[in-house]
Amino acid sequence: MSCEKKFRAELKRRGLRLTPQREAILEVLHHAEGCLTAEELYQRVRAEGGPAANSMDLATVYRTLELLAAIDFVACIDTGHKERLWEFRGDKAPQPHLLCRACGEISTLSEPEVAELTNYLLQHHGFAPATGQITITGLCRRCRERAQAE
Amino acid sequence: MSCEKKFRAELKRRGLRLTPQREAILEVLHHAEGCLTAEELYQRVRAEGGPAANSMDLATVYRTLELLAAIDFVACIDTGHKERLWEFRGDKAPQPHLLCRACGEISTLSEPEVAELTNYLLQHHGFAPATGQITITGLCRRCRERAQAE
DNA sequence: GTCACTGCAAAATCTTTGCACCCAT
DNA sequence: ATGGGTGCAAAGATTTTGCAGTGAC
Repeated sequence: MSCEKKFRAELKRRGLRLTPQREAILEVLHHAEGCLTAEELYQRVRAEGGPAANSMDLATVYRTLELLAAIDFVACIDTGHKERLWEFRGDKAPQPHLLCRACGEISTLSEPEVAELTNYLLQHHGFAPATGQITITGLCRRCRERAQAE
Repeated sequence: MSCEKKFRAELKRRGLRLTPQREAILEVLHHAEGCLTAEELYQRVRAEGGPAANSMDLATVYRTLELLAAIDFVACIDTGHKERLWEFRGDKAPQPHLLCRACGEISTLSEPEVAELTNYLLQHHGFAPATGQITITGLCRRCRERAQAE
């Protein structure tokens, strides 16, 4: 089932409506590479020129992102400073993000070790990690080596 | 070495100074149970009545928390909504936090499976997770069961 | 026809920053 | 005596909310 159809189905299941705004936002997220801020997303929808382009509002972007995150269509990456970043997930497996607190670089991680951990959490703690909502802060290789050199 | 001594040493190593404000903030964090917001921390320092109590400023709290997080004395938990939470770490092993996005409950996790994952990240990605800076968002057992029941 | 959703604008928060003075070293 | 640190106040920035009108179902 396509991403859009899934979205439509999920909305229906919840008694919610598919609006041009929601379509446009999902669309932009879907085709974006990497992470976007709410503001960037907003700008792109306006630039796109679709049906919702002219009336789109930032508040709507926030409301829609909240919705998309709740149903795990997008991942939210919290950098801890300034704004949050949003990323389309679709059917991808859970992909935690590695956020370097020195240079801000973000990379994704899709490896069996992660699945092991999330399974463990579910089995032993009954805790279901939101797929893709895991952010691990730390130092990337480059910054770590630079720090050690000093 | 006590926590305070370690703090003093770390500051010295970086050419920084140990002020009454920094002492007071570390003190409150040290004896707090669980997480505090910057505001709560600020209020407690004022209530404490120590040397720095009367002159303490919120801006100083933020600046100090930033410092403490940079040297891994405190963990920062980003709830993704509203304010950040801060928690004293001291010598505790890395303790990721499980944040329930439905009820907001936060629990800590100190188990071998976590160490395995962090080791894996270091070995395979050169990425050094900030000890205790990992936040895993998801649904706790209670909220998950409630969601399934619906 | 309903009621969810949106746009608009204003508000609310949390955080950050500039600057002059102060004090830890 | 140095220059890092603080208080104060103001600004910044992101995110949220109220409300009336609109349109998806």
